[in-house]
Amino acid sequence: MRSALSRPSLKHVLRSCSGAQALVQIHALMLVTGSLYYPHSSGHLISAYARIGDVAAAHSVFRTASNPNISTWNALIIAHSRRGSLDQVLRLYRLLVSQGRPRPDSSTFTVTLKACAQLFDLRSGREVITHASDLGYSHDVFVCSSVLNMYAKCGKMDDAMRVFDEMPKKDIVSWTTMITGFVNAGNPVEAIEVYRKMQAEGVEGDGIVMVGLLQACAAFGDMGIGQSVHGYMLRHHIETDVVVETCLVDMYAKNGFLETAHIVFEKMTSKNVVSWSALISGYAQNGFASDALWMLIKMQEFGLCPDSVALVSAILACSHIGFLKLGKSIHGFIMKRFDFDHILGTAVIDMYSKCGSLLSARALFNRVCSRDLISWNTMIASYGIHGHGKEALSTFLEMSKTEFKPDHATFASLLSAFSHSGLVEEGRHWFNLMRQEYRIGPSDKHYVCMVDLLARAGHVEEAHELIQSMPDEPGVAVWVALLSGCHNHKKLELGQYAAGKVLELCPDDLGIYSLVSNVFAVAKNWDKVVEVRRRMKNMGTRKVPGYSLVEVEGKLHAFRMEDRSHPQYEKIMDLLKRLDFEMRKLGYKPKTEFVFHDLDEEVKERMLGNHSEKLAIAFGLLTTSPGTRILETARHRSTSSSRLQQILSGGRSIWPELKLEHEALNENAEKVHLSSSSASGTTILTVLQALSFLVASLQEKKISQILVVLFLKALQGIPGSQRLQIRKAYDSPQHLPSAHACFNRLDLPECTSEEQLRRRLLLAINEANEGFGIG
DNA sequence: CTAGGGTTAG
Repeated sequence: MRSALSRPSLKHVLRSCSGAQALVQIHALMLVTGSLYYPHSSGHLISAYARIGDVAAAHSVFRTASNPNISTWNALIIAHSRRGSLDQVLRLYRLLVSQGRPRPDSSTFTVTLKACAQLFDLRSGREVITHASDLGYSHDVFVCSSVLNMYAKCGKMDDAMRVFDEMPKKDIVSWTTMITGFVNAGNPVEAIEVYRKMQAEGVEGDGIVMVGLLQACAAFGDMGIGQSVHGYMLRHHIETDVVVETCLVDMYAKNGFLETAHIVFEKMTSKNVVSWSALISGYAQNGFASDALWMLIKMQEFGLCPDSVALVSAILACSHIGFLKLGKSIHGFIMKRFDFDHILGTAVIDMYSKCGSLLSARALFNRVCSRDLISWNTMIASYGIHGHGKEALSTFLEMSKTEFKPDHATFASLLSAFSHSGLVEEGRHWFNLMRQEYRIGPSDKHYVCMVDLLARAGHVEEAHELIQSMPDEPGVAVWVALLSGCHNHKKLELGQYAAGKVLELCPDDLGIYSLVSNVFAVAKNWDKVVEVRRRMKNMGTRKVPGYSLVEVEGKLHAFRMEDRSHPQYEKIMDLLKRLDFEMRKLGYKPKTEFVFHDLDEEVKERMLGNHSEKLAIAFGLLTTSPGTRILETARHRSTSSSRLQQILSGGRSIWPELKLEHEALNENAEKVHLSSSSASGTTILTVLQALSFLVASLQEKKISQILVVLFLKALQGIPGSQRLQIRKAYDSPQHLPSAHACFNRLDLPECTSEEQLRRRLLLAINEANEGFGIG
């Protein structure tokens, strides 16, 4: 018996012990035979107790050890480290140090440093480092790697680099630590640089190095390097596992190479929730909402249940296409199955806001207890999107009373809220405060907001001066903001200048070109108009056709331009033709009609049908009752039109098991959502809300002439800078700044006269310069 | 030393 428990095999016996009962028996035997008092025995016993999760027993073994040696100490410290009791690790380490014996060894320092890293406790970390080097461990490769890791986790890459350079011998772990350290510090270039040095020293990378390297490539955004790393891995037969392969999928997906990501994903030998999520989030983040949702379905068919990370991507997809119904279902699902962490909460708040339900967003914001800076930013942005500048500001002030300090995104949201609400003075004020008090240097985004704010309010010269004061070369968005303001306020000279700047920068967006074209058209600069139209045509043939989606009663319907496949296509075209006819009877002439010379019936039908938003809106109007709000949401892309149709209008419930939760939530404020891949913006939101409520509040026949005017105006494909004009149309006072306000305005008694409305609307339309038939 | 998630414009 005694020989069976002699030291060489004791470790193995204890290790094979999986049950508490067996362990207690061996413990007793060790006490009786006295083998517990052999040098390493109590350490092994402590480890064994720790392995079955009995830390109390581990502690009692430790207490009974008369003179615990360092391996006994280490066993207990490691036990705490394993179960995440990091404070205990530090407590024991300090106790050990204060006693002055036994002498800590390499393992002691490694484990303690790891705890410091996990606690981001730089002070204790430095304490440990000093002690370790006093005891002569400053060249120990294990200790050094832990030091590197500790510095890296605490964001001290400078210190890590210094230690790393002084290491006489570097192993694969220390190289890896430096690479992942730089990646997590947001410095992929340095990470790649370290890898190059490692190669130069003849060290062959393994899978774990590749994980860091692939993350660096993903963050760096250069797929040339990424692909060469992938190729290297294949050529050198580097062993990959599910983690490495997931990194590959993620790298391709994050950078928009979704076909490649999908191929790599398909070839994976084993897939888990993380691998699926990498692909799903790739689709969602790149605007392929239906593909993201499709993969979510596939993942469930595969037998995996989505976790909170996968759901965040699904929520993101819902906000992109305005799929409120599914978004709400997922919200219900989360409430039942998960705790709301702050990321999940923020995603759902944002979803409600983007899907038009500001009240739900705020209600959830109030309920979610774990808020962070991004949650606050999201809430401020939500008010901004809905044109509630004052509320955005009061939310900002509310946030100022908390521990969170506003960052660049906070100010971007705040400034855009002012811009959407016409709060020019506030905009100027806070833009200055941002620079002077908060010491935040304005970025391109902030300039876009400010230029938009000023130009929208007619201060185009001031906006231009602001652009000229920019430290860096302004991006397209800045010029587009100026252009849009000039267009609205008929500032033709500056407008054409801005248009020229936009053309120089070659944006990849048809909607912007239509705005450019309109500005030249108003200025009667026909050569330019022809040139821009030509460029648009070239783009149009290269690009995948856009989609518009409309959600009716929780089901999404997809339309492509000139798409005749919809069962109700005839009815839709009838409505569009009728509207077009009524519109012209009112004296409406699109100003850029010269582009389409012969308006025979067939051409007209094409013009009406080649705008996917028109088809979607007409369908929405045909299938919903008057007074239904139609909301426009963000753009949508899809890798496959058949997939889109399958998901969106196949009559198939995307998530059957969620049905009950959805009904439990039952919030029936909105019915119809429109989303579109083309660039027309908030005009549609504004006008369609107006349209739908006009029908209700005037108790009209299905469609009146005014509605026709409004409707066609809604379909002009003008970028979303028309709010001011719409506002003018309702002759609303300055304190009604937003689309939302405009929409509310329609309920006011003075607007109940159809004649009054008609005059105002015609005025607005004559002032506007529409483009026509932009797909 | 190892993978996936939320905010910022028109």
